[in-house]
Amino acid sequence: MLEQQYFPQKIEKKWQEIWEQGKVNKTYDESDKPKYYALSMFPYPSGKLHMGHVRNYTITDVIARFKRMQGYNVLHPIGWDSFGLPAENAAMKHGADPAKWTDENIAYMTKQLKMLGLSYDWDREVTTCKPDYYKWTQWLFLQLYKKGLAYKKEAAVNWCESCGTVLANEQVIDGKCWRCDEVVEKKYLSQWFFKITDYAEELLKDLEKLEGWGDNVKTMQANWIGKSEGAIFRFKVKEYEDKGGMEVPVYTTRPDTVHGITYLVVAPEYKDIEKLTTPENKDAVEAYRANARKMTEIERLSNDRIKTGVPLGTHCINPFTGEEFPLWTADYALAEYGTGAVMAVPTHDERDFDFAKKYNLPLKVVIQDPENPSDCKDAAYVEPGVLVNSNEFNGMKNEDAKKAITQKAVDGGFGEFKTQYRLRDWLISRQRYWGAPIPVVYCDKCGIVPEKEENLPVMLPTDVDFSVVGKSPITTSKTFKDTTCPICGGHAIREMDTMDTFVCSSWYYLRYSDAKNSEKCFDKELVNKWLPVDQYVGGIEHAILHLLYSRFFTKALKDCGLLDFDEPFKNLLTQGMVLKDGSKMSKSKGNTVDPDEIFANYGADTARLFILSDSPPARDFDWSDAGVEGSYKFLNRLYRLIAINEKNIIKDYNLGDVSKLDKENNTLVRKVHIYIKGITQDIENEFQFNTVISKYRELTNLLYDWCGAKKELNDEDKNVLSFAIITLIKLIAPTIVHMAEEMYNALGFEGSVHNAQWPKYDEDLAKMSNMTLVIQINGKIKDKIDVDAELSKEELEKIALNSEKVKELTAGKKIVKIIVVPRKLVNIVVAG
RNA sequence: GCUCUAGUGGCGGAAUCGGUAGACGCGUUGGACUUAAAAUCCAAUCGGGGUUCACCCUCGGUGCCAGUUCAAGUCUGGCCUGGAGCACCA
Repeated sequence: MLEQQYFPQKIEKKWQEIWEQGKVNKTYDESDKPKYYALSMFPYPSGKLHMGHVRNYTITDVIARFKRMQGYNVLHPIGWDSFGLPAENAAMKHGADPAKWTDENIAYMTKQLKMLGLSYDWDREVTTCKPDYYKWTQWLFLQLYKKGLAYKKEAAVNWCESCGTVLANEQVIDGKCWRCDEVVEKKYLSQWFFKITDYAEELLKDLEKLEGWGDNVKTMQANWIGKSEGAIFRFKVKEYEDKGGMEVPVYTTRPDTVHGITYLVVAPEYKDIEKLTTPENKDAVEAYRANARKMTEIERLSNDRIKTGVPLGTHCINPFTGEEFPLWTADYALAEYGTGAVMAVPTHDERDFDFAKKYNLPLKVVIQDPENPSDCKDAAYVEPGVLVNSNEFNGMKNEDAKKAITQKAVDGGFGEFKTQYRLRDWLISRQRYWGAPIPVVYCDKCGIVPEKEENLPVMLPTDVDFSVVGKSPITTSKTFKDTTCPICGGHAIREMDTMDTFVCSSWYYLRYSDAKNSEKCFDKELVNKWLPVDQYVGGIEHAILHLLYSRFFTKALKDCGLLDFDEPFKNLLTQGMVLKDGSKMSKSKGNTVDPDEIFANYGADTARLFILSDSPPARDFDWSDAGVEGSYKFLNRLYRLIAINEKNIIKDYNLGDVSKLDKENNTLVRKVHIYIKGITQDIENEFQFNTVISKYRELTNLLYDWCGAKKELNDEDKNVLSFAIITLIKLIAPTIVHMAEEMYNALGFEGSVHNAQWPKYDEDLAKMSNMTLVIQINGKIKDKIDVDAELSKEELEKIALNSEKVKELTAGKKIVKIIVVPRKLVNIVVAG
């Protein structure tokens, strides 16, 4: 028996306990059913859930439950991305142990996730900061190292002096440290990298395979990879002609403009810049370079587009023309991209044009629009055109000339075709404590030596002092630093850097397939069975970082022979943000809503229902208190409907022949089929939960109307009502999880509604037997008539022409054409 | 600047194929119930105009301007505005 009144907290607590004890959500590897892997991006255990989490996990949970009811063996796991800066910051600030701080947060958030009624298989929980996980993160590092995909080099990093540590690019906001607001500096340090650039082409090309990803994410990744096709030209330096020779290579996407070069620019950090500077220019160049070094990101941004530079005093020779042109240094040339040097053609490049104007450098037009030739005195001409002043290439279309001119350079031995990417290798070193130690030692004799696999995990030391300033706390450990070399057994020093947390999160979705394996990172058969993830759900903020790194990892691990697929996430849903009063919920704005309060005041079912109800998942969602009330009211209305009718519901109802039911009953049965169809399609098509919920409401309203119309219920009525209500309970089960279970149980069913079969619709019954025919004259609606839905075109036309309205309006006019759309409308086109 | 994305009532948003624009809800207004309130239930709710004041008629309306079509929120071309990402990438 249902209670008279809806007490969400009571119902929810009861079922959560029953589900947990009965391990209702456990996933077994062995099953006859097809697999389905539904995954949310795992959380950082920051302390408490926020509404973004609630939205993310509810969406994925509904998908998982829906697929389970449809007969899939569903994997729906959860874990913790638990290494990272906040834990360490808490340690530095309050003297707390990062491990303890993290554990406490995980415990609290676990409780919240359970309160939300999420159907996770908790036996597969992974926690990246635990040795049983980071052992395998380290092991995977070693596999990449063996493959030559992990290497160490000197690199410029973002350094925050007041925190005494490097920061990841993503932790630098507008050139400042995200934590202390200190201006970030560049510093040269020896760092570990993953060679993601080896996969640039594959990462770009395979985006095409990802049909289940949004174009926004795919284009963001494509832009980030930044492929461009062009040429390398090598220019001889005139001043070195008699001194053994020297060349400056440039990368260009405009080889067609090579005859128009009037100067050349190298970056201030260019490696050979000192050799290219004459003694007379040395002081000016040194001053310019020193200034460039000193400039922060902020200053580089603030003086945007006002280009500066100084001449080096040397010259290059253009092999195509024999002309000489001067070398300059300017900070609009980037050391990290291409060769660090650019050929400047001010007539056909806007940046070069600005620079040439400022320093009075010569212009030479080599491309023209034959219809409307420009002298390029006022602006660069960057449109397609035909070559001029270019010797044998004159008259050639510039697109064709790109290839021909590069070919000439190849033949002449001073150039080649070149494909260039903007993607850089992934810097994974962090001078931080709370991360997975990089499993490498430095031996006095053997140099860089990877730790032996049987010695993993390299445990994070616990004897550290978090109060140190200017260095990683890990360096204060007395037990960590000194070790023995795995090769020679002599003295060695451990790598003190830890890995970027994005390394940990680049493979966690693989670990879920075999989460408790202590012998391997995962069993190959299991990982191939469960992966790829069928539906991945998470925030757009990971469009590049996490999603690109994970794709790289999957491809690299495939090449290591650890798995057999090359893309990890088949379908990706990037959910919108949760807003309040039109702006993003944030602590600093004070517009956050605490999920705990919503659970306490309305229950989890209301929270779940509301967060799905007002916007499609991909769009931003505006949280409103009135909206929560509205969802809560609906749940009460739904509860009352079932509670009032409970005594009339026959568990094993029998509808008999639907066509023999009375009119109201026949209509109700048909409408229920229409709603099954609509709701099923709304979920399958882009997970439109907002319209799913509006259909719940419509069906509920319909049932209230039906009950109002029927005073006394006969046996037929009871069977029809039972069908409708039991179907409704199943339809709401994926979203309104606790109430559906409570009702299902109260009606006498055994087992969980979440293991029940998803209702099926009958295609014939899901069509209404009658419809409203719309009659238009010249496209404007003039009449509406209720007709049998199955009427033929001819019959519909006849009905339309017989309408009083039509007769009146077409009297004396010539009917030009009649368009009949079955099940929809008739449009009569009249002349005049 | 480049790329992506969106633009529909007071608000969130509906509208497979081009075929009744505004589903469903929030809000608002009116009413029922009640001593009263809450809760609940019922009704109205795009705008202008007309009228025999009704279950009526008519015109306009999906960011703007054109076009295709019997028919356009939906398709095509051009533009405007908001959001996001990248940004001196040669």
